[in-house]
Amino acid sequence: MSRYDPATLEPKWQAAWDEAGTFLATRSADKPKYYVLEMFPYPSGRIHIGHVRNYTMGDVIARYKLANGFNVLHPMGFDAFGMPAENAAMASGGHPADWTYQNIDTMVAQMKPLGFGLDWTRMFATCDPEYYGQQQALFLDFLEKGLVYRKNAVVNWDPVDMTVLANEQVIDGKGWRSGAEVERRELTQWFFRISDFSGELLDALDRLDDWPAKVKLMQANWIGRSRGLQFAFGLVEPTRGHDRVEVYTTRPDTLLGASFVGISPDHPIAKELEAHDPKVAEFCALARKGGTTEEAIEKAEKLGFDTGLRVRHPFDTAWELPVYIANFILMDYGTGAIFGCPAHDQRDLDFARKYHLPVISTFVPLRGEHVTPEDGGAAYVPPKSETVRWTLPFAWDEEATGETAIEAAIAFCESKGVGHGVTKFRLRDWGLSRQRYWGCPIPVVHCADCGVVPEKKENLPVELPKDVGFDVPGNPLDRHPTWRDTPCPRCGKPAKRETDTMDTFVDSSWYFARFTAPHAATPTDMAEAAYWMNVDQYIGGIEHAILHLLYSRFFARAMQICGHLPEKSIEPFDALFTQGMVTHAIYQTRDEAGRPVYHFPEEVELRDGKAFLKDGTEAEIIPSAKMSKSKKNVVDPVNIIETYGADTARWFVLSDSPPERDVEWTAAGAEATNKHLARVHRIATDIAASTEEGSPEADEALLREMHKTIFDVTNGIESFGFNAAIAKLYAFTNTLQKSQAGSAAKRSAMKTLAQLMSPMTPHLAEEIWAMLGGAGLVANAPWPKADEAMLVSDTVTLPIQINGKRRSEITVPRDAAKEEVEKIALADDAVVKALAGGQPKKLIVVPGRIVNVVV
RNA sequence: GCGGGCGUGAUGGAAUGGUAGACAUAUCGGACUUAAAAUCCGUGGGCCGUCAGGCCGUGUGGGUUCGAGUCCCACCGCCCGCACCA
Repeated sequence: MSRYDPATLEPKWQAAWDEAGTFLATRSADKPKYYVLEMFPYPSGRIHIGHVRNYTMGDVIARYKLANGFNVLHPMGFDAFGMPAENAAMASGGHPADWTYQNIDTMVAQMKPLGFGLDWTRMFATCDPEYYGQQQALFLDFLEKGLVYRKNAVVNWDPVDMTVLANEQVIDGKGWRSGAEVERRELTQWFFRISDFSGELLDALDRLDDWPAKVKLMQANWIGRSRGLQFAFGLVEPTRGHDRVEVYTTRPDTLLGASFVGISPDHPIAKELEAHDPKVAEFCALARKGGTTEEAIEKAEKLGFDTGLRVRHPFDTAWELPVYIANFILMDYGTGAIFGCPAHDQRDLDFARKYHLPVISTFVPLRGEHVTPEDGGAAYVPPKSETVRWTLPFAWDEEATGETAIEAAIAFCESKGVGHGVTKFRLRDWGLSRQRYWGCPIPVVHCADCGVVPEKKENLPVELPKDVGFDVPGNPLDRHPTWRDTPCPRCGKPAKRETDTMDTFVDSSWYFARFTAPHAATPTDMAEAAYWMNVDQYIGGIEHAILHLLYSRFFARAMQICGHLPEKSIEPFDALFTQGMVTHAIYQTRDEAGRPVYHFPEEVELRDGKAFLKDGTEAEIIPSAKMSKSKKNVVDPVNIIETYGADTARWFVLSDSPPERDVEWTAAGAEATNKHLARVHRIATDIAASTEEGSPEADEALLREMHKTIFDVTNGIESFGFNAAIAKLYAFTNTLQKSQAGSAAKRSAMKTLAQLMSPMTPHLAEEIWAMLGGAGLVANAPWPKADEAMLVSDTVTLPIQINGKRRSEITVPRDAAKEEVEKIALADDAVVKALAGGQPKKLIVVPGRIVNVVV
């Protein structure tokens, strides 16, 4: 008798699928299409158990849809540009391209043994000139349609290395290599006009029915539509060409609580003052210290500088307010200037207290204790929908909500000629310029005579030069004269290429469209895109909830405008699923200095819930941490496949934990999974050899369970409840093993079990299918259908609650009338005892669910 | 700091507002075996009880409801994102 041996069985079936071309995506009119896509990986070097989980989920869907008669597109590629390749080149020489392509080869070799049903013929990497050349073509089309432009924006500047730093390269406000304090510096950069689509991107969220609500909420908050008042404070004394400060506020109702005006250090007035006043320049330099992230700016100490300028309050020309330059005001949002109302904004209150500015409450709660900020309380910031008592209303009732007051304030201000109501969005334009080598070159040329000139499409791709070095900081393209110097595409005179490359988010914003025609001579092939788009199911990490998904939604719109996608693809992802991470315990000891030392799971032995190193030292176990190389709590899928096989890895990452939540990888769990699969194999082998007769009752009972299992597993897969589906498969395996049914019924049940398992453990399923004489490949066999008649039984068991606590249960006919159920329930011993001869206060019967007797 | 999410036995987790702990893992007990492994059967939230059964129990504290793990409010802890990590 053969035993379960994944090492021979898995390559055998993979070869069979390859030979049959089972997973090649083919376009045909006779079948509906289904496009399932997992977010493609960055080629870091090795695949990670988290990748296994992500791609297994996609594969379950792909295989399930194939069995349901769809033409399935399930492709794979690599998000291959980015900083790690340059870092590797800096650290150990070599070229980013070599490092990247070697990593891709390694990862493909690691992924193939997992038996994913992928169409590998469509694979590409975003660093392939064929791909990024088409991306450059897209850029030129966007440029022509006015979807790209140039403007100044701030970057992290390392004043020692004289280079731009990514946010992750700024650690505690200092450059990661130089250790120098980082400054925010302005640079001219390319931008996509995503903010022109703010309203549309926000409104369209409502139509994304199969997206998680949390993702839609995060995007809505990120886009951030706000209604407010834009108006100007007149300067008491005009200065250097400025006579007013334009501000935007979402709280015009608190105008009478204004105590100062704040402007960004990058505001035109601040810059004007900076140029002529060393003290202002000194402060602005201080205010520009630190990284560019909103987090860094929000957490930094709030600093202000009194410019000495004064503005008049729009309602009262005698009321003068000071103008401060403040480090927490962003030039990118609104007008780069605000008015501070300390009583109703904690940040403004902190600022006012620091600089001894007045605090004026304009409203208080309707009732309850309240310490006003004037008396040392916190800023009072209730939800705008809450009704409050106004101490300083100017166009509405004493009792009103913030919402009412804001609208009334805007109307009042407009009638007085003080500004106008406007709708603004928090979403900023997308800066795509990167001062780096390993990215898609921006295909424009800077000509002294013609200005910025797009490269001609026939000259695409503008390929990255190979002969570059990374021994000095900065962008090697900048110091590569033969690549940089090029004739102007328009006038032919000597000119210079743009040396900035594109943000890697650009690469990942349209790869899903490229998969529909990966080798087309244009960015997409409209016939292919029209057939395969949209992505029916997109799967990836929640960390991409905002940026990647928002940028992709923008690109789909922009590509549609340029004729590269059909109209229906304006929202490219019909359904989205965000999966959790795979975590693992960290094993940690400490060195003489008390610093932590980490150990790989393979280096420790677990005894009685404790971890020991080979030399007997006990290691501390830190449970369930996100896998990271530096903490050494990583599990290499290659080891798992070698020890247990791909099916074990696939089954384990899907079982136990719900897909949207994190899953803890444990060696014991993997071993137990392997034992279970061996058991299924053994049961199948026994059934294949058996010729026993069974009782009709046992046959019937087994088939009923089988249909229930078909129903539950199908539902589980459809609703991403893979863990629940697997629990049902365990339960059915137990039933099948214990069943006294005859061999014919058992063979039928076993074949169905193999089919139901095939999306998760495809190799074992094929083996069993073949063993029991199934026709063709189980991968192509039509998905089993549950027989509705087999799902219902004649009676149901209802729990009886007395005062909400379960006390008894009754069995009644499935279609029993409510009155009949009440009668049976009232006759129940426990109920009779509880009532003690009296009448129930209330009797609740939920048909088919529960009975609750209130006494 | 701001936005979003999560929290259930020893462990991973199940549960359209309706029997909390399905299914699995660890543990313990038993069968088989000269023995071990493998396999099979059982046990498997806490406390009390000989049994029948009872009381408590879903991060903490309140609330809504006939009924709350699920809905609402506050708090605690952890995770994700914050526009140049991918």
